[in-house]
Amino acid sequence: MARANEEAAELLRELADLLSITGGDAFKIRAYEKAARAVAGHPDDISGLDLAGLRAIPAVGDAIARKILDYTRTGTIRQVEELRARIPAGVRALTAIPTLGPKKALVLYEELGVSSVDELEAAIRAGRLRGLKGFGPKTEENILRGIELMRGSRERVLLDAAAGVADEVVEVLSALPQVERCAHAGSLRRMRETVGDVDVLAASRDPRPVMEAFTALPLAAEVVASGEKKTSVRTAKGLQVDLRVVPPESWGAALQYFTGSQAHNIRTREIAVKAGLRLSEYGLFDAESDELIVSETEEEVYERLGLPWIHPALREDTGEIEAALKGELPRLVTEDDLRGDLHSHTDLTDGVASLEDMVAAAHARGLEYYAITDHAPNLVMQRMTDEKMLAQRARVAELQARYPDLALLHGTELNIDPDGGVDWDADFLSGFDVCVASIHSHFNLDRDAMTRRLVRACENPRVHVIGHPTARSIGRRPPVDADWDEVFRCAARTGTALEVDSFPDRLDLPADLIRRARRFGVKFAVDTDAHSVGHHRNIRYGVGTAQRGWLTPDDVINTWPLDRLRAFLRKS
DNA sequence: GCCGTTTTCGGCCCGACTGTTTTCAGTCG
Repeated sequence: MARANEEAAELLRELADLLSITGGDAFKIRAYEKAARAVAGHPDDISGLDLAGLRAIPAVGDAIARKILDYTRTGTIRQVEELRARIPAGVRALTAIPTLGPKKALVLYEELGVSSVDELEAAIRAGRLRGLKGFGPKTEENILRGIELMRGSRERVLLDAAAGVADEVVEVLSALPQVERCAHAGSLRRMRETVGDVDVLAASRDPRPVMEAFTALPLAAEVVASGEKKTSVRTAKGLQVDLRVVPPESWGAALQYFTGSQAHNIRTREIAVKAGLRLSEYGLFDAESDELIVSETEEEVYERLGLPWIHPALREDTGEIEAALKGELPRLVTEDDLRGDLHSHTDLTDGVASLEDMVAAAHARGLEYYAITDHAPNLVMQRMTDEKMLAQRARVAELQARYPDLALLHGTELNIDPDGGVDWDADFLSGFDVCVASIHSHFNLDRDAMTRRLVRACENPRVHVIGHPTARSIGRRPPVDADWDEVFRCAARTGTALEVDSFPDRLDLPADLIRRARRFGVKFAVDTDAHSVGHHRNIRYGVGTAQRGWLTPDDVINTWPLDRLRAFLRKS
């Protein structure tokens, strides 16, 4: 992804933050935030754009286009530098403390000279906030707690952790007699790769017992806020869970609203305003008469706004509104579309389940074909040998007789060495039905070397799928650095699929790169990379990531019938 | 600062909760 876009977007975000601290015009601040999102999500590298090209980006006008040019020429934006000189970076950092926003941060800086989180903590403990206007004892307490939470590296959690909490809450609340409907919303419903807060929505005419059941849940270690309509708790691990209770007739509008994203909601509400309507979590209303128009289902809400229903995975204001208005929304791939899985492991290498159990699990998923792809010898710790691999192939062939409706493919997951070569010679490789090739080491090559490495792997006629292409580990290891456009061009040209790995800490390719790669005509394989029977369930996260990348069934080779897949694997 | 088949000026999404405040500002999503 164009690094310049991300850097420019970050500078615009910083500009917005600094202006909000210095009390800048709120609409101007919003304009910068909006432009930052647009730049970050823009498909073209902004460093190659001139003034007119920049202005063609939605939400970027003349002033911001010039600021971006300032960045591409000098590496920074002059106004940002000027504001940095006035507002120390530590003051902006204060706003990262929950419950402490720009206004309070500025007061703390101007009145007490506080310009870092550490200084703030010391000031509170020294009693220096006493008597400061707007800062009562509760505020002090909340700030201290906020600092503690932040230091406890309370970060966004992985999808599976959030889904586990959400599933539990929804299950318990759904069983209450007062609850008519209950579901999770928020970034989890949108399948963002990490989740900051879990949002749960319930429809009920009698909210009080619902709120009480919620705060009484064993996972609710602490009640953060509680009201008639909204209650928030925090789990022992620090994950916040918000419950909103709405009247049943508001369900659709509420689900739409609480699913977000915020940027998407702003767009839908703008469309409402322009149509003389008002959209809130309670429904779509006539702005004049306040008369309720629709609210029961999301479909009705979108329809009345002149839009088709938009899949939650697309709701990021990165072009889905425009596509919807033009009737050009993609028909997104779903779990039901998947006929096969092309990446899995057994206890022959680092999997924990037997070949028989993994195949049985694939069969239980209703798959039509399933590839076993254990690790290859160059990942030395896996102790793979030619003999072991050939013996496994024989066992797969035997097992096939027991599964007439599940085609078993014998494959392997090769290691892409630093030069782009892989395990085994072409002759041995030709014995596999499918070869996934992945980076498992030497993550720090420079961009040119990494690009050459991936390109050479794609050019190998025996390599069908590049496994977890960026090799990132969310929260632990950054993606490798490569010229992804170059890699995508090569993958498309050579007929090499890129994997969407469903592991919650991988989700690799990430959605933004998927969307970009698709523009080059790249094909994808949405796989579990399962190392155990339970890992098969992770497929929903891979599918969610593919959906966030706007993939259709035709983009995904393992939705294809087996004969079409086999033709693709010939790479001719 | 952006944007416009009603506009080049005057709008810009909307509501809940908290805390400190006697009527509302700040924060959050």
